[in-house]
Amino acid sequence: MFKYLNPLLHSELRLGIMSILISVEEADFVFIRERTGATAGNISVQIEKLSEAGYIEVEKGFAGKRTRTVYRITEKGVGAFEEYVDALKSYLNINQ
Amino acid sequence: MFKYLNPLLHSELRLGIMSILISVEEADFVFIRERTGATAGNISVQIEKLSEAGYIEVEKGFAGKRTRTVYRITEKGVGAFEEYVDALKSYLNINQ
DNA sequence: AAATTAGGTTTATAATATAAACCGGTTTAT
DNA sequence: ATAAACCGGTTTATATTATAAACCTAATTT
Repeated sequence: MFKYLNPLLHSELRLGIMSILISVEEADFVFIRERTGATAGNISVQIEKLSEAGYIEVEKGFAGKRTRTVYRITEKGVGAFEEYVDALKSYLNINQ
Repeated sequence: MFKYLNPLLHSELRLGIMSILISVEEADFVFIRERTGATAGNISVQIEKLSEAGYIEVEKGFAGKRTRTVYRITEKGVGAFEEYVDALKSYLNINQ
């Protein structure tokens, strides 16, 4: 009847982060912060969870002298996202 | 960019309850319990929240000698649900 | 009449989200 | 050249939330 809603994705901020990363080759921390409007601490925590789950990969580097961390969604992350969207549709009345 | 996800609806069980109630004239407790597979305590708590918010109405009565409580979604509940679905679409890549 | 079941509600606990406080380094102003 | 402010984060404390266990009252079954 109702499909299981992956709790890792069923979170406003984590879903927002995944939504950004699925539509873009890669994104850095600042980009994510600006797009989501969330606080840095919150983003940091949620990104860690997505990373632990293997949904995104994290690459720490530099832009000039400053640190810059970029994030990319993984295959596993894409799969999980798609599955989540599919599960959601069992709750909404979206056709298909 | 991303729309606000009403936290009252962004909950697996409450969303399931609302999803049931939006597609049916009314439903009783047992029906909701069976359809969602959730425990009675959890359902009771979540229904109370939806009721407090004015999203559903509760009618306690009897079926023969046994108690039977039925639930109906309100206009306000329908509106909130639709708005929630719309907000969700800003996160997913559902066309329209 | 004791035990079980039904339909819930209340309460305790575990999990979660979120912001505040912090940290190492860099840039800017004095 | 030193202090102050800023940048990109991380850690940690707190508040909120979800969830199941325990419970209650009445009805049914044994």
